[in-house]
Amino acid sequence: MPVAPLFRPIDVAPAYQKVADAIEREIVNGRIKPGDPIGTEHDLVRQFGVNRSTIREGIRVLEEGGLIRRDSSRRLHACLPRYSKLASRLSRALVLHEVTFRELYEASMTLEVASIEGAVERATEDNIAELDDNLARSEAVVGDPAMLAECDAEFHVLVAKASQNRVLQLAREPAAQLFYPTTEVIVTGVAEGGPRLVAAHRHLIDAIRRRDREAGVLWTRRHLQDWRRGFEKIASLDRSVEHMYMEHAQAARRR
Amino acid sequence: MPVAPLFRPIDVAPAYQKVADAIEREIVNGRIKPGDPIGTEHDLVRQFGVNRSTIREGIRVLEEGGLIRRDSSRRLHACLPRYSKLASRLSRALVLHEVTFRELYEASMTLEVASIEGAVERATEDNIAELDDNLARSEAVVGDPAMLAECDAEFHVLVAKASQNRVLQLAREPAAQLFYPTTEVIVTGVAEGGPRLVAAHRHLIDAIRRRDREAGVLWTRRHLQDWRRGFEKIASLDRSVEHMYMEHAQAARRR
DNA sequence: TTCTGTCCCTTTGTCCGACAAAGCTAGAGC
DNA sequence: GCTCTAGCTTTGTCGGACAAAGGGACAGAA
Repeated sequence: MPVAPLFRPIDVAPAYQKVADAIEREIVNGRIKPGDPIGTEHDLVRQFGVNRSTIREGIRVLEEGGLIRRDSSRRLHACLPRYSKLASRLSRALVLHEVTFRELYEASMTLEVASIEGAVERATEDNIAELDDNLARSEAVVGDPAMLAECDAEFHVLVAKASQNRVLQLAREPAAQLFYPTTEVIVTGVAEGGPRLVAAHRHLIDAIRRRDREAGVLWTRRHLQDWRRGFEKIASLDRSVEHMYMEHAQAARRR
Repeated sequence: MPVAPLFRPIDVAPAYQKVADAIEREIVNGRIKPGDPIGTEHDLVRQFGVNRSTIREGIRVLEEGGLIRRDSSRRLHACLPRYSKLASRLSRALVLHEVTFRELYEASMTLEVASIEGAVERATEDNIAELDDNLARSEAVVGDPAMLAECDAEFHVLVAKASQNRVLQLAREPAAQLFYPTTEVIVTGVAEGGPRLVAAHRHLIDAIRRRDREAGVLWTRRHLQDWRRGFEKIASLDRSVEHMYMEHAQAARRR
């Protein structure tokens, strides 16, 4: 017969974890604001009363979580986690779970349509200017699949940004990061791919400017369906995404 | 005048980072499969030819990224990153970016509707059985806001799972984790909240079983609108989410 | 004046060696 | 066959050490 629960489990986290938790708490509840210095490792040694090795392990945890960074001079300071970095962890996880391009496509359809709807409704002049700038650059590199794919990825980030919804911005990022490397392959393989891509972007900006929701959704769907058709020429939608990811991961590491 | 960029920055990653990268590469490209042991720290010291402290810093990075874990006996092994753990990093980031409940609500509306559409289309018998089980437990705790909120969170995880789309599953998680703690507050504050919540779940399961997409979407919208109305009774949608998060983070830490 | 080279101090990245606590393993004893 | 105990291994932590690199101050050169 199990005894009645008299005691709660004791918190026996290792010291490095407690260090990380303590610093995280101060950042999340705002006592340490993004940009504030954390102090040197030696400072933390004094404050927490543990060895420097222990402090350093705790710092690694926070660094990987995106809560703190080292600036050019390697000093520690708190920072706002960057969506793209966090999303790359998720992308990696999706790869390990061997998600298929079909899943990626379906989710992206939902998320990109939601993005454009938000953008049509709430894009500012600045947002539109950024999109125009991106379009100009895309047109200049329409013959270079790698550069064009990069522009395309940035375009959709800008659309999401224009939606003024950061939750959406973050939610779409992991799928988009896995999409992106395939775009280059597709544009390379499909003759009309580049110009069609740029044309779709032009229509999307136009829809945002005219606050024309129908047109925005329509062209987003077409744009993604183009991607899908291009993809189906080179592989099955039920393929999982490992190989595409490996290239992308290498590129991210160079950044 | 700035000089033209002639050279690229040299890759001078510290040793602990290289250790982490090397192990990550082996896991992502599948040479180390989830569940495989990584070896002891001493093994890694021999293989990489660096000090144990350096190895340990690399291990912390991978651990935080969810790629490796220590089992009950603290031995290292590779593992599939868990969505809920990764998502909690994103939730934390959203809090730090001070997203509003309006953003959360909008994004969730999109993501939950997409989930139910997928579930209506592709839910298996097992998925429906899990949902039924969840409903039964929800009915049993309808008077206990904390337990009911927990059941509600699980219900929506199960719906997303039934959509058979893991990208969607992952994309909705961060927003859902921030939603969850508010549900308890709302159910506590609104007399009819509990029963309405359970009724909505019942209609949703019914829609999934009958493959009735319209009904699924309709009841998902109503369910979320209920949440919104409840929330607006206690706070403005334009509030950001810190305070709600703090409670949730503490609960997560106990887990 | 503005740039460059130098010296010094601080900080980080890495290494070495050490030890207690907790898990695992293999016999000893029943 | 089972339990128990004495090792051995592994992790978490500690203390101290040192080279490399950054920052700052300062002197000298163009």
